[in-house]
Order: sequence, then C-alpha cells, then structure tokens
Amino acid sequence: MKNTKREKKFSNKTIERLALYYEILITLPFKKKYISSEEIGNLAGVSPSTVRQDFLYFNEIEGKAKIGYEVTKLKEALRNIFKLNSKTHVVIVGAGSLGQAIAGYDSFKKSKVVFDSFFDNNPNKIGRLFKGIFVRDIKYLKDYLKENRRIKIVVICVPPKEAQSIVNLVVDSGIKIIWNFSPTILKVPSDILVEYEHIGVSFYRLLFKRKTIKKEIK
Amino acid sequence: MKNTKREKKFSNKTIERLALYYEILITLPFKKKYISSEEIGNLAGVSPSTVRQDFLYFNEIEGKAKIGYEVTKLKEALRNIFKLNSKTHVVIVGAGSLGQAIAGYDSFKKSKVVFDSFFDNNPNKIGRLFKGIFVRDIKYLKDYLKENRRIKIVVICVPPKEAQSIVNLVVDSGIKIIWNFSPTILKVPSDILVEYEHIGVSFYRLLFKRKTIKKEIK
DNA sequence: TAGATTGTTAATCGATTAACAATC
DNA sequence: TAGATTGTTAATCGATTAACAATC
Repeated sequence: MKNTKREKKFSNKTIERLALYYEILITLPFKKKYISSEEIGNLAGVSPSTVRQDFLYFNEIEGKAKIGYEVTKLKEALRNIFKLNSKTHVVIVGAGSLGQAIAGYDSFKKSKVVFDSFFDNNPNKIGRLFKGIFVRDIKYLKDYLKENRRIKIVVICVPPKEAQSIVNLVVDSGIKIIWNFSPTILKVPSDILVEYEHIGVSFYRLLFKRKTIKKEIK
Repeated sequence: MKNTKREKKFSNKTIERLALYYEILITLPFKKKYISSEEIGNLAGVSPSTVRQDFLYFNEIEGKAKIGYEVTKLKEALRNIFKLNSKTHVVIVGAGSLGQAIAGYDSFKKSKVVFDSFFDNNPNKIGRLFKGIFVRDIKYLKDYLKENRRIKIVVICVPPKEAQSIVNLVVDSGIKIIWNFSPTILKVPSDILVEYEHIGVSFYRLLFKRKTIKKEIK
C-alpha cells in the first residue's frame, strides 16, 4: 500500500510520460487484464524504475506486487489525472488543413474534448462544415468567446504572421489557455498558459538523428 | 576563440533547443544583426547559460564577447547542423487533413524538404493534387519507394489501425526513417529510426497544467 | 580604456537507475 | 509456501546554473 502523504513536485517529463502511458494503454488488446511496470516501460521506451517513480506521485495509481497494475483501473486513474472525463470546450482559429487535422485527430475521439467552432477569414470557408464543425467569421471571434464562457481553450492554426494579432484578441476576451501550432513565438501576459506544438522542431530533430545514424553505419 | 577538440555527447534536449533557436531566428526582424545568449534565452524560455552550453558543442557556432552572435552566421550554422541546405525527399502516406497540413506547414517552405508524393487508398483522392502534390494509389507505395531511392523519409498520417501494416511495407522497401503522426506504438527492427509526433500527448500536458493553474489561483 | 558578453570550468540541482524490503 | 513485482529509499548520473577569466 502507498503512503498517504505524497505531494512532491513532479517534473514536466513525468507528465509527458504519463500521457504516453495512457496512449499505450488505450491501444492494448482487450483481453489484457494486468500489466507490469516492466511491460509499460518496454512499450514506452523507459525503464521499469522510471514507470514506478512516475506512478509514485499519484495516490490513485496502485499496483499489486507479483501481479502488476490492473489495466482498466490504471486507465481510469490516468483519465482522472488529466481530467479527460469532464468536458473541455475548445475553439479552433484557422480552418485550414492543420485546424481540420486537429479537429479530426483520433485520440480526441476517446476523450471529452468538444470542438465548438472553427473561425476563419476566408469567405469560401465561412458557413461551411469541416469534420462536422461550423466555420464562423473571424470578426465575431471576440464576441463569441465573451458570450460562450464554457470555452476554455483556443487553438491557433493560422499562418505565423497572423498569429500574434489573433492571440491579442483572444487574451482580451478572457481566455487563459492557448494551444499554438503556428511556428512563431507569442507574446502573452504572464498569467496566460501557452502550449507550443512545434511540428518543425520535431522534424529537425529527425534530420539531426539521421546524420548521427549515417555516421554510425560508416 | 573556441577550443578545437570538442566531441562531447550532446543531449536530445540540446538538439531540441537548437531547433527552437533556429525557429526563433527565422522570425527575427531583418534589421537585427547581432543577438546575445541572453536575448535568445528570453525568447526560448531558457537561461543564457543553457544557450551558451548548447552552442559549446558546435565549433561552427562562434560569438564575439561584448557583441553577441551574428544572426546570419548563427542561422547558417544551425542550417548546417540540421542539414537544411541539402534536399530531403519525403513521401506522405495518408492524404487526409493531417497529411495535407504537414505538406503545407510554413516552416518547411524555408527548408529544402521536398514532398514527392502523397499515397492514399481513397479513390476520390487518387489522381488529385493537394498542396500541389500528386496523390498516388497506396498499392503502388512499395514499388514507388524501391524505384525512387532518393526518398529517405516516409511520413505516416493514416488512422492508427492501418499504421502498422503500412510501416511493415515501408520497412520492407528499404526506408530507414519514419515520421509517425498516428497515435499508436509501432513495432520496427532496431535499425529503423522512428520519430513520434504525439499531438495528443501535447494536449494532455496542456490539460494537466490547466489543473495546476486553477489550484494556484484559488 | 572600460565594461559587456563570450567560452568554459566548477557547483548545484534534479532526474534516472539501482537496490531491496514488503507483499500478494 | 516461493518467487515475482510493487513501493520506496539511496546511489548514480546527467543537465542546468553559477561564476569568472578572457576578450572584443
């Protein structure tokens, strides 16, 4: 059994790995009832020790010696940790292919993320449906966010040159959380949470690793 | 001046930050000739010490005391480190919105990444152009990769259930580098480099941070 | 010149790994 | 029961930060 007092600060890396463990668990075959820290580690590419250390921070995660962790319980615990069981309302600015890709992303279908609306400035897109989501005129974005307080997160999928002015507007309307896919650094007040998704960075990392691989082969 | 002998192993984090520095540099105003480690650090959200430590691994990066780093030189050095100056041929499997988003991603327009072709199994898409790139029938993927040896990287943008079978086929045809956007863990031989882009993981991290923010406010 | 910023070493901090008693 | 795996502490490893002489 776990100690009850346990409020150490966990690192960003722990959070990232927990999300990864969750993605692994949801792709597991149904018949699998228990999983050990060793198995999780193998699938996630980390040591069993690291898996157990990550779990140590959370009282809701509990395994059984000799047996491992009950898969359904572990999944549920992770869903709670990430609050995936409560609805999250989101708006996407930019109804291009990137915005559509996010709205249609597979993992979200298993969560309670609700995409309320697209916003775009392209007259050919305004009024249409993409992935079943209505596209509104971007000039109504500020009013919409002010009137629909359930919306907590805004996703930025516009070209980098337009990103900052839209973010200013979004911040003005009271939104505190921004998920930014536009490859540019945003200036925001310190109480705003911005999570960057740098697709380019991930590709550069790939190119770099390629170089080192080639050296190893020679 | 830098010491010439310098072959310490740099971490994954260093590579990631270097890519981030590069993205920052390309969004800088033209008139800016020099930049200090402090300024870079502020923009990237790391300490000046970390910036200088990262640069320390690379002899091609050199600054001037009191002045800082020459922006154009620094950009060029980073382009060399990531081999962005030589062409990289890439094929995208899955011509859905995600695949299209990658093909149209802004940062790549400044690099020499060439998207040769989409592959898809949807008859309505085969033969069409998306973002100026031709969509071929997925049944010709293996032959295409074997005949066009210039293609070094395959991007996976298909639903998770189809991902593994396509990856098997790609590996069979001799490809060594895979960039996977499908939210599933892939099984590949040990000599294959797979870079995962978990969009979902990034969103979960955001949800988690939101929770801790709320606590701080209360 | 004087002082700001680099390049680099040393000190600190944090994260990962190892080890092992508890236990199912 | 015996042995495999957890929960947890301690040891190790690596990454970040601090400090400062060199220098432009």
